[in-house]
Amino acid sequence: MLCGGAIEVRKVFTEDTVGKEVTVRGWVHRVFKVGGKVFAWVRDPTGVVQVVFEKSSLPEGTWPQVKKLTRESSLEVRGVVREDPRAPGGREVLAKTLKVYGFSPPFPIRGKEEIEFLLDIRHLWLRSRRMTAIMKIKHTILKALREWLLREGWWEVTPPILTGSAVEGGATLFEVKYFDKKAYLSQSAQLYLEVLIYSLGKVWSLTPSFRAEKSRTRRHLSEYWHLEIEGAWYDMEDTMKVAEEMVAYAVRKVLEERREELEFLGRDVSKLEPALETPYPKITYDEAIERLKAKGFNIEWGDDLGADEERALTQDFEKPFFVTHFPKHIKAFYMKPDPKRPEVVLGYDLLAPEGYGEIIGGSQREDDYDKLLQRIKEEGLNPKDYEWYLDLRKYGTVPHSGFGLGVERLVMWVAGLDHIRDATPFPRWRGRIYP
RNA sequence: GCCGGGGUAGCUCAGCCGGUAGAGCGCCGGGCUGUUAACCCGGUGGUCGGGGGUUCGAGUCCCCUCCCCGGCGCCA
Repeated sequence: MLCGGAIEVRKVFTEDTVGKEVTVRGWVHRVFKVGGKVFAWVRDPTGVVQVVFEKSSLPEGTWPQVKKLTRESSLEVRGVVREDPRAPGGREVLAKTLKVYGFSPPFPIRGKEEIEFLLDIRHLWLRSRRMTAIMKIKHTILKALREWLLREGWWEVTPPILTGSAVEGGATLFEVKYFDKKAYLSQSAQLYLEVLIYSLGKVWSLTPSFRAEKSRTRRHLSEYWHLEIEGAWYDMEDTMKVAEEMVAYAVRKVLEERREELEFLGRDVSKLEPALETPYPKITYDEAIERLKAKGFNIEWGDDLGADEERALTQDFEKPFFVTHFPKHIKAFYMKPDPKRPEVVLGYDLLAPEGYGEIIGGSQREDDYDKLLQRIKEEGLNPKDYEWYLDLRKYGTVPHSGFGLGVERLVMWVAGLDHIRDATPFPRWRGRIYP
């Protein structure tokens, strides 16, 4: 029972309501006016039910309001549930009373609008069944990721969003005014998480991250939700295990709890099922290059993997897989070189299949003071900005590793979306900041 | 930043070799007692993204500019 004595629309169908009086509330999803009857499909967060209005069943004075009902008008109806094969879902509500909360002017979305228009009225588009399904899936993914981490004993911490310096390079930072100084919106909590492992051991955070890249791809947002973990005494392999177990758990939860939404989105769930099984395959960067050469790519050892290359690699796997041991020069300064092969780092990406590509990037961190300082200098960064970070290697350094997961990337793959913007209600990229 | 596509009615689009704009849907009015993207009849609807130029005349040709979409690089 909802507040005010109403029931969820779904319950009209799932509970023993036939012949009984119920109150439903929601928005008019569609309305048909036929002769002396009006059919309104009423939508709430749980479903859609057909409400039938007949003049003879309604109190004096209500009929003119019924005639004025429009799409997206909000209302409350008390009526009797009855079975009728002509009603969607086999049941409908014959209205006895109507309370209109707000009439709606003509709703601008009817189903064949262009993306540009839809993005401008995103605040209305979010009412669609498609966006609702995606947001429910995202909810379940976030819940599952949290559940897994809490169950495994990871501490949730709260790193800052306003930061004084870059994590990796300065070109992609959003600059903000900070009193009489400059500050930046965080693009990763990693450095702060590294601080916190010295007291808590295993930590994680879920925060927005910001990238000012002028990206124009279907896999980039300027603002996205970033799940990051960092563990003391975790080596690269240890965090890869965390990554695959956590992802597998999230996929399992979505398959258990969001079946209906996946179906509505047309997602082929058989493509997700292989991801339930861990461990995930692992290939080295060297092997990736070999595979790509065999596929006819013009690529040499030392080149970074581009979008086409990544997509081609995902064709070889039916579940997420790791690519490990990248050349040092294409990765961030904080990654620890492989002691056995100093030209590569102890870093990895987790790529989702079906062309989706990278959803996680992780590494073991450089834990030696001198080597880290040298890498900072090599990158042209100012060691002064990283003094506190370098201190971590001075005061009782410890081997440690971690990764960052792009929540919207994970949602995109699980839900089978063709653009990351739909994995978040109010996407920000390039110039888009409205609504 | 680079490459490609686009901006005409509220929406989706058409508009030829330059002659001051059309359709469908929506909306409004009327009709219809079971609609499922309802249907039928009538009506309504435009600074053709912005600026400049060529021309007797520009949605159409030329120049500049703004915005949007797709792709690349970068990344999660």
